[in-house]
Amino acid sequence: MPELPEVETVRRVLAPQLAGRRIAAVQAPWPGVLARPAADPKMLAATVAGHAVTGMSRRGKFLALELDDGALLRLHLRMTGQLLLCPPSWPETPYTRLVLTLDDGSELRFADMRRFGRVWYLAPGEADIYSGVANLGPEPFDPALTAAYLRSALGARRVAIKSCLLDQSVVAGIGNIYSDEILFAVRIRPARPANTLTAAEWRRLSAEIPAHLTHQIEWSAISPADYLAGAGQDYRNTPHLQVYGHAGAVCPRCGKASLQRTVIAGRGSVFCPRCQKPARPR
DNA sequence: AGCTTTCCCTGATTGC
DNA sequence: TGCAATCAGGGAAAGC
Repeated sequence: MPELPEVETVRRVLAPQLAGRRIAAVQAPWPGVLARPAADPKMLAATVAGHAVTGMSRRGKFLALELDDGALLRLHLRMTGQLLLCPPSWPETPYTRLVLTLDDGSELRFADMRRFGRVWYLAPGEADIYSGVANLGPEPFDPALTAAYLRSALGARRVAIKSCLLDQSVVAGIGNIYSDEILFAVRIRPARPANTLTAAEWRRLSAEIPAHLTHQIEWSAISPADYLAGAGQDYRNTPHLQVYGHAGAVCPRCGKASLQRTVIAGRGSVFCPRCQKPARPR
């Protein structure tokens, strides 16, 4: 379940490997991976063949291959997507949905067991009204992501603060795992209605979001050699998380309460009932 | 308009 | 042992 840190890690590994490579061929073992507007594998192949990759960018949890004519291949890994750069000798990868064969014979494979991931081709200059990237809020590292911004965007909302952090139009890139981790770090209970947060809590939250994700990106760092040797194959960031996946365990901060699991916004959520207190009644 | 629920998918896990 | 029900969740869409 890649979130921003994992997606950024993939980008950092692959960007230098792909830069300058020319696309020789395109195949889509599962054409459904291609979303509008270029939903036809043959048309896509004819369109991008011969073009070079000039760079790779990230926005929220989206990645994009930038081509030398200004076109973009935007992609989202969703739950189980993997982006693998494979030497020609590599055996077939299970669940391969899209393959870009490069001019050195290597293959960039988009594998995705559960078929949630998508790829969008965008012609040079074409506005991306399809993928949802246009609706993203600021990056976590954007200076615009201040306490004042969060409070003005969310301060009147009655939904759980966790739902707000998962809302990509508020902040781009946070998913279920890091929303729990961030809220644990700032000692705010995930179910707290956003309109009950104090000024100090908005400040803690706005500071923690970039700090936490930066830390996780650094923690996730993986060498290109390892990634290309197969670590990208089952690459999941399973760092030493504080709360996610640890329901029932003793809280790593207070050492007293046991971590509780609940469901918020349809997602499993873990928190410490002692460290993350509910809103004070007013 | 704001918020909740459903849906898409399939492997792992749980229950009978 | 075997099969069915349940769970996991990013994000769009439908429902309330």
